[in-house]
Amino acid sequence: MNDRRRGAIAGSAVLDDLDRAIVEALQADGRASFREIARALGVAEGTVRNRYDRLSEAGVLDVVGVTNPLALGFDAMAMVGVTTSGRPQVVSEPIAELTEVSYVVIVAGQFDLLVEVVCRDHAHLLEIIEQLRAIDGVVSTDTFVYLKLTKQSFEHGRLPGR
Amino acid sequence: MNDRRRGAIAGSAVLDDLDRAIVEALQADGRASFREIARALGVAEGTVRNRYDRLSEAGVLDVVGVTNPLALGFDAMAMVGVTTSGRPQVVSEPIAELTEVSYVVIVAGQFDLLVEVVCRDHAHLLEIIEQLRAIDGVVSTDTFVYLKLTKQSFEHGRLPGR
DNA sequence: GCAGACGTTGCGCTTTGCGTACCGATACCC
DNA sequence: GGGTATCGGTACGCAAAGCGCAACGTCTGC
Repeated sequence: MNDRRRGAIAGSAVLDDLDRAIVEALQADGRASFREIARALGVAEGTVRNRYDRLSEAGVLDVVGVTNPLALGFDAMAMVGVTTSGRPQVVSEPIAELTEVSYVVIVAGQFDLLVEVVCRDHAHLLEIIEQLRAIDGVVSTDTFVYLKLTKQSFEHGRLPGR
Repeated sequence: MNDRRRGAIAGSAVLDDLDRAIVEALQADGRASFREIARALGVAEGTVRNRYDRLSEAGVLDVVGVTNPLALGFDAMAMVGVTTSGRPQVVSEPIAELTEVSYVVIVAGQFDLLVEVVCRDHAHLLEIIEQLRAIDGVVSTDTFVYLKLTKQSFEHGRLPGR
């Protein structure tokens, strides 16, 4: 179902200490060599590679190049709070299909969904918001235009045990 | 100022077509070899490597392992809308220093800052929100607890020219 | 026209990725 | 208990990739 090449969306997963250590190593440096990670963890390179392949295949981990879109000419990013009438999960599906949508979360609170959009300019942003509002089940939207991205981190401290 | 290893936060940057193509290639696959990218773009491997080093050094691009924290045992993620009294930029700085804070944006709208936090459990989340509210310049917070992460993408379509 | 700076290229040396075969542990069945 | 199928880790060899360096071309300023 999930398109590999699109972040890491796994339902849930059981990782042992070695998996966690590999994930943490790659969060710190996505291009670290398997041999280097293996040396640091005291296992064979093939083991790290096997684990990596499995985690990657399971959608738990994805190594990607990340940027600050605002610095690369996408001059109109925004977080859009969406209120839905039907089940948020269902409404989120067509939303997630839009190329300009980079992040979708089902949340509890004032909104039902938070949707991050990345657009070239304000005209483009307006167009995408109109597309969002036209989607079945979308009752209203609330837009927070990004002025400046201050922090973007993918390391979350020591991964919790299970 | 910026800690390398923490996403990509560049003020602004001028990228030519080759830079953009390299960034796009790495957004699609962060572990693609420089030689492979070079072949696809019709340049030498060393060129891709030089460009990559420069982009990386400039904080424009960062290759990292990304996960879905909710699937890895972080059971309490949230987006926190923060209203500030002073300059949002200034208030954002101590916020960005918290390990549990993974994302900080200055926005226009109902809030001044959007802050994403990644916590082990609800008790941990409560603790972090209290820390946020104790920060100088934070007037109020509004919390959206994550129920499910549906999409997480780092490809934003063709990068705009400059 | 010349000198300096800068980015690209080609080349060798070292290191890594990857396929494969081997080995030990665990579980299952008769 | 013995046999055996499965699974993950390890060792190894080869092709490929990363990396440092020297050489080359281009552009700029004097």
